[in-house]
Amino acid sequence: MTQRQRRVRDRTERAQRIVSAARELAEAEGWDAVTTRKLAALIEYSQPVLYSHFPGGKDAIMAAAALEGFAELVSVLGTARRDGLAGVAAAYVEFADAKPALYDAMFTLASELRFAEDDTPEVMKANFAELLAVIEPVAGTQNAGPLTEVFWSTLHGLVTLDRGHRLSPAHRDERLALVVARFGTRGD
Amino acid sequence: MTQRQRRVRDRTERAQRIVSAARELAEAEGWDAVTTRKLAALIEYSQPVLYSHFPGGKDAIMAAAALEGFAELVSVLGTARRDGLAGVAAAYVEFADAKPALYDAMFTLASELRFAEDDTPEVMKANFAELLAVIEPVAGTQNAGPLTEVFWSTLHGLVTLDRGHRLSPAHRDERLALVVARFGTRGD
DNA sequence: CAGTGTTTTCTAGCATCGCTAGGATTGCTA
DNA sequence: TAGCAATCCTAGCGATGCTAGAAAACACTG
Repeated sequence: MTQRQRRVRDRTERAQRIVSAARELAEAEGWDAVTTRKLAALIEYSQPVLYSHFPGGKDAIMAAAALEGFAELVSVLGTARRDGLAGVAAAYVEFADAKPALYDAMFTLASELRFAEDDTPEVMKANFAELLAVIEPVAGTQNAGPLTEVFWSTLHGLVTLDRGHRLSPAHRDERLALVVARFGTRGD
Repeated sequence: MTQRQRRVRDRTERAQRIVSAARELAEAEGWDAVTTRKLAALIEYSQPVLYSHFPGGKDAIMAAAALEGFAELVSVLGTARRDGLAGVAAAYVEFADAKPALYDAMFTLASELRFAEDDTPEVMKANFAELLAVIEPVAGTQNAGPLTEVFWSTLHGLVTLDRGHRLSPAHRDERLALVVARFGTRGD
């Protein structure tokens, strides 16, 4: 039965190549430039092969990329946690800045994936847990969960508004410092 | 020359009908459902007429809708200012909640419009000014401009993450209260 | 080894999208 | 009324996501 095993291994490898190709292309030219035809050409197969791996089509491929992104982000935040809330905040925006297309797939697009529900992937909950870990010490009498959501919203808002050229480029660092000033101390 | 006047008036009226139809359709079925063919059918003209009004095509129509949204938002925030920072924050998320497609056009889509640049429309600056007005009293030694950007990012993040089902629906009000708690007092 | 059946893959095509060229129609002017 | 100018529509282009059905490759059995 090693033949079976090899075949499934080949399949998973090819699925991975699809997602990787999608990510590279999206990061280079944006998700609009990621078409099923280009992806098929990149992996050197025909279009229908994509749908045999991802029946949901392009959306499913983006969702798969988003899941990879969540795994990478949780790793980044885990490392940054030793630098406290300031470190986590900086690491978050740095991640979004380094991989903008991936960040879009994770949060702006990919409406399939849902938070705070039964079928929420563990890796997405893990991201929230990382943020919660640095918020809890400064929550005081405030509810740590909702406060983490607000903190997260601030970071997410900074990222997305900055990307849309809505914020002054000169004050990027100052904004991060203000986030720390407003969230980094106990609020009672 | 009243004929000329009537003709230009008819043209502006028709342009308005295009934008209104786009907004209604987007609010009902999302911007993906807003196609040039449907818009043409709604205003009872053919497709090319749309391009005579908006050479930029669909993007330009969305930008026009976004500009209307900015005007409406600045009005909403102006009214809410008497209720201070808490009132403005609540009014902001309420606006985004009541007109989600319009909000998307204003901030998520419509990359044509840029903030903090020379050609930024006045109505967009006015929105920032409204937020600045309620932040200035609580800025303390902090820079009011960047602090307003952070405050704004928080509101924007709350809106967008909530829309993507990323936040717990049960804590909506509590999150707003926490925003007020973190931004509503002087930070030195 | 030949033949059969299953699985995998590709070719070809559908419906729809944004957008536009060129002709037809309309309305104004002289 | 003839000619001109502005306006509008028909028809079509290229590209999109996606899929049905034929073709090829593979695995297994007698």
